[in-house]
Amino acid sequence: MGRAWGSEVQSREEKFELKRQAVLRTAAALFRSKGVENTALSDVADALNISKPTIYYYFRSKDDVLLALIEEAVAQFADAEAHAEDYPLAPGVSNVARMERFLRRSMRILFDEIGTSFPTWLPHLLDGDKRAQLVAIGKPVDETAEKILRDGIADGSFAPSNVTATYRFVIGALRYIPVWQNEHGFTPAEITEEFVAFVMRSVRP
Amino acid sequence: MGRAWGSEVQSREEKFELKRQAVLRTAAALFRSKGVENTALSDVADALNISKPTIYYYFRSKDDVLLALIEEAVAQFADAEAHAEDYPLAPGVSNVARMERFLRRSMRILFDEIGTSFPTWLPHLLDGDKRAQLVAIGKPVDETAEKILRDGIADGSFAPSNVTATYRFVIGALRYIPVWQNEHGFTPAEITEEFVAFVMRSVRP
Amino acid sequence: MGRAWGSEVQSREEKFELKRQAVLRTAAALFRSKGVENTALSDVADALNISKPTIYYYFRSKDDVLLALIEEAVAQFADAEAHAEDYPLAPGVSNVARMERFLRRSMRILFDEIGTSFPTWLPHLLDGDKRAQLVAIGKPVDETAEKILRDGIADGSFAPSNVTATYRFVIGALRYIPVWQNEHGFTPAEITEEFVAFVMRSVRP
Amino acid sequence: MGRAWGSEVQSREEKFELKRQAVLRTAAALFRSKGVENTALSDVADALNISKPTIYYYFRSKDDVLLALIEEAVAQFADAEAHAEDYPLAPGVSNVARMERFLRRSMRILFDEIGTSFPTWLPHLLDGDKRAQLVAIGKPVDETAEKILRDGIADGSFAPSNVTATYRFVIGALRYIPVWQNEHGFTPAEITEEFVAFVMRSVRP
DNA sequence: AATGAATGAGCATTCATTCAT
DNA sequence: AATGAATGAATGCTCATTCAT
Repeated sequence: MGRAWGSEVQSREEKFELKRQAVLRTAAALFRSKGVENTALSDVADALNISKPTIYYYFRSKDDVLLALIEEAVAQFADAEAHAEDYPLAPGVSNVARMERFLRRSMRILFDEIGTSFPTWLPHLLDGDKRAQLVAIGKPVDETAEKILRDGIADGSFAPSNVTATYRFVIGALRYIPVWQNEHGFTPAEITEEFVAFVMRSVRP
Repeated sequence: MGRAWGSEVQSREEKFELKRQAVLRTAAALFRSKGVENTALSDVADALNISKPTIYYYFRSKDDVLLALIEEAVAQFADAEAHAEDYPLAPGVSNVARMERFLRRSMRILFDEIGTSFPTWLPHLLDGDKRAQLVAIGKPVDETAEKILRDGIADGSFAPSNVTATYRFVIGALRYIPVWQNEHGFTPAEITEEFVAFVMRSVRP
Repeated sequence: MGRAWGSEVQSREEKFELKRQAVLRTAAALFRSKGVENTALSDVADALNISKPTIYYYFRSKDDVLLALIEEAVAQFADAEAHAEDYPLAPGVSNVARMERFLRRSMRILFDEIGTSFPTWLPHLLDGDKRAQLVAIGKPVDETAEKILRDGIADGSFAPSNVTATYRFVIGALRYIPVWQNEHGFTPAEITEEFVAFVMRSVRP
Repeated sequence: MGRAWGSEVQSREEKFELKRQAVLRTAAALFRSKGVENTALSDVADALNISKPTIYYYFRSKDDVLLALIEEAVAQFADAEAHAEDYPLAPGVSNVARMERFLRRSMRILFDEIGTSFPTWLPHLLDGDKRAQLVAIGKPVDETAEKILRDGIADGSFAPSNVTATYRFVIGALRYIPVWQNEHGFTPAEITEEFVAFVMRSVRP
């Protein structure tokens, strides 16, 4: 139907979304370096040169920012178009390759602005309501990984193990990476290779 | 020389140490379930039915409680006498067995009152001074593990890998366990077996 | 260019400044009657029927309130327009008259809301950083007085003396006035005359 | 009647008094350098290597320490035997000389351990009860000075002035000396001479 | 004569959140 | 769409004082 001014001028919705994303990315960066509880919304506002209440125009609460962060990360994970080369559920891909894709895709998001905030929030600390939301949001990722593991065990590509536990071990190792990465001067690529090798060695029979 | 009243009646020092331990264990339990930053010292005091300033009689600050927690865990780890069956550095033990001992010993401490607080503090969030202390306290554990890995790779028991990264992956997986353990109803023993298997599969050639 | 609504309706900045001043004056009054360390910011808030955090909207910290108090007093002292009749550095005024002006101007400020808090803070108690700020703020006043004394001694209007010491004696006598003033029922005008006479007798040859 | 052990061994009372004095002098030194309200009794105890409650064996309260400090200073002032050369009320001394003696004696005490704490407490900050005690304790000194001034004015040695105000100016100047003394590197002797000259010039007709 | 242990009361400061504009 | 102003609720920490021993 055409847009007034053409595509040069952003629509209200686009600008809104852009600003929302800016808050999100800034919050993630601060969460990463100071921790969620040690980051005040005023820190986020200051970093963006906006006022504190403005954040409330884009998010209902601080918890809401956190949840949105995770939603965003999961959306990136689930987007089959973007970075199709590591989309795990592409057809015609072996379970071994799927697992590798899962790991690489997770690492890519982890090293992203948004992903670096992962270590600083812990699902079990959220109160019941928020935790349920969180679990629901993360479910596609969890299910993808557990399915790959299950299928791989079934077809003999993987060593038998308790899938739930194995998946949590992997997630734990992954989530902890931003904590020590800087300290030891690894590049994302180096860590990715080490991590993939580490997990795949364990998972293979 | 014998003590008046025998060993039934505790000395002042014993009572002091007992109370200090009580604060420590209570703090750890609360840290575990609410997170370090969401646990006020008044929560700890309330749980013990003592007043808030009393905690300051046993610890200089909240940070000090945290550091003491880690010190205690490291001390348990380094105690060769206690649980000698999983003391990693016992003489005449192969590197494979040492690694297993390291994992089992770490798990035992992790499931302890004190260990369950691990996921809730993140080294990279502490300020320079405290972080240095923390690193110094944890050094014996880190060095033990990295030495075992290095030796095992050298003698062919383990697959070659970047030792630092591998160790951090293991620690990450470990530290994350209390977060999901309850949710999935695993017993400590079950998780321990799964975890040892998971890591050993990855580490062996 | 004129302001909407004329001068009746205050602008945001004016209201801000007015409220800041209210905090300052209230704090000064409380400092005077209870001492700086015995006055809690909540006392100030209560006296103004505002909440404690509101004070933090106008000042960064309690120390900041103190410093602002002194800045304000010095600003009053240095304002050549206001009360021009006792501005010490006006041209064509003899050193004797300048000294008298200095004393009268100081007394006027001392009897003001803000000045009465003087006795309750002691420069030598502030830590290095704040003390440096304090000294810097007060410098114009100190230099004015010492210059007048020096010039007066040079031109024979004043008896020779160590200028630094003499000035400190005067300041000490001055600062102590609010401590005993009420107790002895003197009016500001009476004390001013006595004080000017006391100092001028000492200073003249 | 003779004392057991002769005079070598101190009696209980002597030891008590000695320790009490130690607390007093230590408190005064700390009050001077950190201010009364910023000095905790635990600071005093630490400096003496004793425990906090021990102070309560020698003094009823912190206020009591303060009052004792002043009592001690007044006692030194009123002691006709000690430093008889500047005892103001010695017979056959002119009012001019008496005033000088008063000033020198006050300065001597001010530079003493106990006297240096003067600037840090302000009579008007004490609550009614304590203030009354304080005034009562200081009365001999006040009366001595005011009598000398009155007599001197009566016999023409001094210029007429309001005796109360003049005396307070002198005290204010005096009390402020420890605040700036160190900063400007004056020796006690130098300040004493400047101060006596400053006051005597003002007081003489 | 001295102290270990304990505590009530208080205090500066922070922060998520609200609301009128 | 954005913000200035305001606040309730915490929170870490300090300290004078007490008391049993």
